[in-house]
Amino acid sequence: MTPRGRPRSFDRDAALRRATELFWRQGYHATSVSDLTAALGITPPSLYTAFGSKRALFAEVVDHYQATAGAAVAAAFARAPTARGGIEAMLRTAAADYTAPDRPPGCLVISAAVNCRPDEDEVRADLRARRAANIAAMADRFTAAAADGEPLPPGARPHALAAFYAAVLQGMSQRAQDGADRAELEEVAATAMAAWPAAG
Amino acid sequence: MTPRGRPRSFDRDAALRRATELFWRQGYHATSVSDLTAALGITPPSLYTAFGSKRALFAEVVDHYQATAGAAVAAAFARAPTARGGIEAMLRTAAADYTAPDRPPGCLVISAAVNCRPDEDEVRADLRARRAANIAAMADRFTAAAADGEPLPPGARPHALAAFYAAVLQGMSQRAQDGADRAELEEVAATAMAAWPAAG
DNA sequence: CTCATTACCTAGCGATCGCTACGGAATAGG
DNA sequence: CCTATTCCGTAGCGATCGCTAGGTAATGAG
Repeated sequence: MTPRGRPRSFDRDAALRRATELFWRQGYHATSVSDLTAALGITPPSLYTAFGSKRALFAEVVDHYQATAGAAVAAAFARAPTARGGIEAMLRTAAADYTAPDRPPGCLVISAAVNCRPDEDEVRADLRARRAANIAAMADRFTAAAADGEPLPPGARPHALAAFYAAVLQGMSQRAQDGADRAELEEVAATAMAAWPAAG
Repeated sequence: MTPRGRPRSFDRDAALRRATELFWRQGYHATSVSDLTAALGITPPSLYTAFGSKRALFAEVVDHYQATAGAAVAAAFARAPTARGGIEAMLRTAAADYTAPDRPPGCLVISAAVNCRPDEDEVRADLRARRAANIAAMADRFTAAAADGEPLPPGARPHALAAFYAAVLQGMSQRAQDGADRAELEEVAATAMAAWPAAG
C-alpha cells in the first residue's frame, strides 16, 4: 500500500490549501510559481512532481475550493425548501462568506481568472463554465418551482431571473474585494430580494 | 505653436484609442508592451516617448475611456429627472453598451485590474477609487432625492441602495464578458428595477 | 547654412516567467 | 547487502517581461 520510492517530505493537502488561498487572493495569472513555492515552503521540482504543472495545480485548487470554502453558498441554495428561500439563503451565505475575515474576500470561481489574454483563456473558460452551470442550476430550479406553483417575480423568465441573481452574486464578490463589509453585502442581498416579493 | 524637434510619425489619439481597446479587452497586467507596440504599429521607444510608461499610458487610457465610451452610463444617470429614473436609464444604457458588438464586452473600470499581486495593486486601487466615487455619487443623489420627497425602496439606506446598484452594474459587466447578450442584460436591469417600486 | 531639439529604429539590458536536467538522498522489494 | 523507485535541492534552461542606451533622421530657431 505504501509507495515504492522516497516519501514526500511535505503535506500535500496543506500545500493545496495554501495554494488555494494564494490563487483565491491574487488570481491565476498574477500568482507565479515562485509565489507558490515560497508560500508552500518547497522547491519548484517538488511542486511539479506533486501537482504536474501550474495549470493542473489550479484545476485541483478549483475543485478543492468548490468542495470546501465555496460549497456553503451552493448548499444554502440547494437545501432551502423553496426557490425564493434558496436564493435568499444563498445571498445571505455569500454576504457572510465573501467577507469572512479569515479568508480572501469574494469568490474564487468568480474572480480568479478575469484578466486574460485571448490566446490563453482556457483557465478563464473553465471558470466561466462553472459559473454557467450555477446559472443553469438556478434556472432549472426556478422552472421546477414555477411548475410546483411557487410564484416567481412577475414577468421574470427563469433564465433571466437566474442571470439576475448570478449578477448580484458576482457584484457582491467584487464589492467584497473592494472592501465592502458583511453588513453592506447583507443590505445588498436584502435589496436584491425585494425584486422577488414573498408570496402572501 | 508647433513643437521644436522631429514630428511624431503616428497619430497619438488613434494609438490611445487602440490601447484603450486592448486594455479594455485584456486588462492591465495581461496586456504587454509587446501587445501594445504590435497593435499600435510602433516600436517600444516611440511608445515610451509618447506616453512615458505602461502605467502612465494606462492612466491616460482610463481617463479617455471615462470621457468617451464610459461616459454614456454616467450621463444617463445624471441626466434623468428622478433618481429612480436615473438608475433605470443607467442600467439600460449599460445593457446596451456592455454588449455592443463593436466594443470589448463589459466595463473597463470594473474589470481591467481585478487580478493583481498585493504589492503591485496601485492600478487596481486607482480603478477601485473610481468605482467608489461612482457609488458615492449615487448615494448623494439618493439622499438628495429622499430630501426632495422622492420615495426610495422601503427600508433602503442611500449608501446600501447605491452599493446594490453598483453590484448589479459589476455583475452585468461580468455577465457580458461571460457572453450574455443585450436582451439578457435588459432583463437583469428590469429585474433590478423591481427592487425599487415606481411611485404611484 | 549650423545647431538644438525631438522622434525614429536596432538592439539588448536585468529581471522574472513556467518549467526541467541532473545528481544525491531516502525509501521498499529482493 | 543491492537495485529500483521516487523525491529532494541546486542550478539554469529558453522565453518574455517592462524598459532604455545609442545612433540616426527630421524638423524649427537663428
